Amino acid sequence: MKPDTSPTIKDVARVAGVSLATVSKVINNLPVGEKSRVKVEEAIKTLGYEANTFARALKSSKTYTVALVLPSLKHPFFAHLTDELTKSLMRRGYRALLMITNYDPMAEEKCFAMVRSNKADGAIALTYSPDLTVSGKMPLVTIDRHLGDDVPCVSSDNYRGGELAAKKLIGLGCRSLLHLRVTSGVPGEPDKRGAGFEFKCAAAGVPCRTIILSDRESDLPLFRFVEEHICNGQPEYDGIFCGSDLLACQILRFLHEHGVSVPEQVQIIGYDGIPDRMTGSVSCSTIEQPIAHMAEASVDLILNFNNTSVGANICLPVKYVPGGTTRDEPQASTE
Amino acid sequence: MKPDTSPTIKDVARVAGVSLATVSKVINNLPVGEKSRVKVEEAIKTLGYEANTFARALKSSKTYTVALVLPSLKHPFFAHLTDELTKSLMRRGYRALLMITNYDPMAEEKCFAMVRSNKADGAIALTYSPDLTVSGKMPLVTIDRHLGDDVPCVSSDNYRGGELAAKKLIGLGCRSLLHLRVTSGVPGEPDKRGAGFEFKCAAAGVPCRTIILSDRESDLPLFRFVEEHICNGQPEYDGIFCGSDLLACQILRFLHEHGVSVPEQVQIIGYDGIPDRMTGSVSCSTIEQPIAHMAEASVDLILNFNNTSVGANICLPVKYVPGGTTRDEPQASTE
DNA sequence: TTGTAAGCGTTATCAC
DNA sequence: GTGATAACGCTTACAA
Repeated sequence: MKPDTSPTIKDVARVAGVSLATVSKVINNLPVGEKSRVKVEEAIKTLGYEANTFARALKSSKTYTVALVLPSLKHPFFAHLTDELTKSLMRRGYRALLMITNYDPMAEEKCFAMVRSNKADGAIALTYSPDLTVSGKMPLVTIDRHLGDDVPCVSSDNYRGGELAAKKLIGLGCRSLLHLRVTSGVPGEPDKRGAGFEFKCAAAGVPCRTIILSDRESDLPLFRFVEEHICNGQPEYDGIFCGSDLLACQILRFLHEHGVSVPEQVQIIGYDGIPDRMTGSVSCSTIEQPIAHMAEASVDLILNFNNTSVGANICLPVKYVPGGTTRDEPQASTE
Repeated sequence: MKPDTSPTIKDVARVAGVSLATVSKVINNLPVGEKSRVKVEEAIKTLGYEANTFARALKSSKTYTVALVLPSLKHPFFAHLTDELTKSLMRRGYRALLMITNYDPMAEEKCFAMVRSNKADGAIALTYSPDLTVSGKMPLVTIDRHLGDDVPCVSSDNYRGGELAAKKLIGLGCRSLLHLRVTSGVPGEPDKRGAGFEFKCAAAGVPCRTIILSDRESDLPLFRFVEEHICNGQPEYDGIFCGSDLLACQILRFLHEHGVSVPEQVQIIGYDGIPDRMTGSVSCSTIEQPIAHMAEASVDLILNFNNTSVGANICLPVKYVPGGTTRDEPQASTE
């Protein structure tokens, strides 16, 4: 007679008049006589029984928990990704254990240690550790970072994204391009955007310059550069490809404030394509990452870790979306 | 001899040459002989032992897990809040179980059911359920929503925030104010901003109009309104208080595109005060919510649920931060 | 088909 | 101070 504690499999068995094993079988969809099944299901409903995740995990080493390891939730891309990952996990009856590492390799190491000692079924990580030791065959899927041939990696098609941006800008009349990007200092899949961008520029014979800023650095030098080369008199660059929509919007606003009109004088394309919460459309012309799709793919990989061909690198298609900062139609809609 | 499974308390006991009980005592900081303690600690280090959360939770009903129940991570305020909550929990050795409800009351109900059947030590929730049944004495802390006298609620000082915004705008010369806000239809603490804003306006004899948009609604009517009343000829309103920085930035950009100069013709103040990731400063003049402080307070409340005077409503101070969309100094710095 | 019983890794209550 | 030992709620051979 435990008064205020939640009902256990034992209570269900007692109420249904069957044994523990039978209840367990019903719960786990194992073959059970029709009569017992009904009785057990009724008892479960009556008592409001819910399986204790911890007991189950202890016995079967199935935790129904996946760790989500991210550096921060302060960048919209990370936030949206986490949103989709969590929903995807919940849809499949899994729980999301969120861990924020704050770009700290030590913290990342700790998270993985926790996963490794079977406190989670696996981890989906967006890591910035320069030299991460991926020990053992712990189920791990990375996003935007290829860690080794035995660790599947999911990313958007960054190279193609870079190409697409260059192609669009050039097609829309740009004759001098700038590629602006913030990096963490740690190599990752997004680096490929630059390659794709430059390749297309070279192929079209359009000059292009790349500026990479460090993550921690102040943006002052960047804005100074933009001021000098774009804002005074005749802009030196008439097309800018930015590493994120966030950056694109900043540049956009900066140009506005300096009287440079977008997209008339300068056209801008960002990266990410996160729709604005209110308008439902993007806040600038952009290369859209299939975030929901990436989340789904990551969860698929983690949950079928052993069945799947491990080492698969999943590279999902990106899409160009006009958003008012380029001289094409803002939307592909009927308008 | 379990080869690839992580070491247990049993392994530690064997290596250290003591009993299970002794190891447990060392782990839990219970009185133990100096010699044993040292031996056990060495064994733990050698084996890389880490306590199994699940076994511990099963036995002691302490899960060291707090559920974070949020409608979405797609709004920067929610994302930043989750970021801070998670970090605060991790700092104290707790784990964050993230649940995204997508504004769905059924999903919220499910999350709470899970917490109730002791799968977590408590929940911190930002809920939009119109009629949430807070059953039992499950440790629950809400954010921005007062659910009942037995549920502690943490929020920023919304009323004061509204007052502050009005006071600033009026002090900076505005003579006709507009309050723009998006609501979910569910009453909550943020509603108080309007009251504070209107109170100050009335006190100063400055006319003010409030427009509240539904969450799901398209923003079209809003922009149409802004276009009609602000963008053509002499703006009818020369000061706008927005429900979030996101909204403020949209309005800002919309005005820019219509040739209305900010802050010269119209001044704007947002709400949230989330610093831009790159610049480290806010993207518009704003009322800053103490997000980290709110997270810390929520975690404090949850972890000391029974010790604390339950029902406490914690209302944390907000701050006005100039950010370029008002006619005052953009920063309080030395510059 | 169903029930019995062992054990997952801990903690806690006892004797020693 | 230390060490057996019985739970915690569940899964899973194995027995009936």
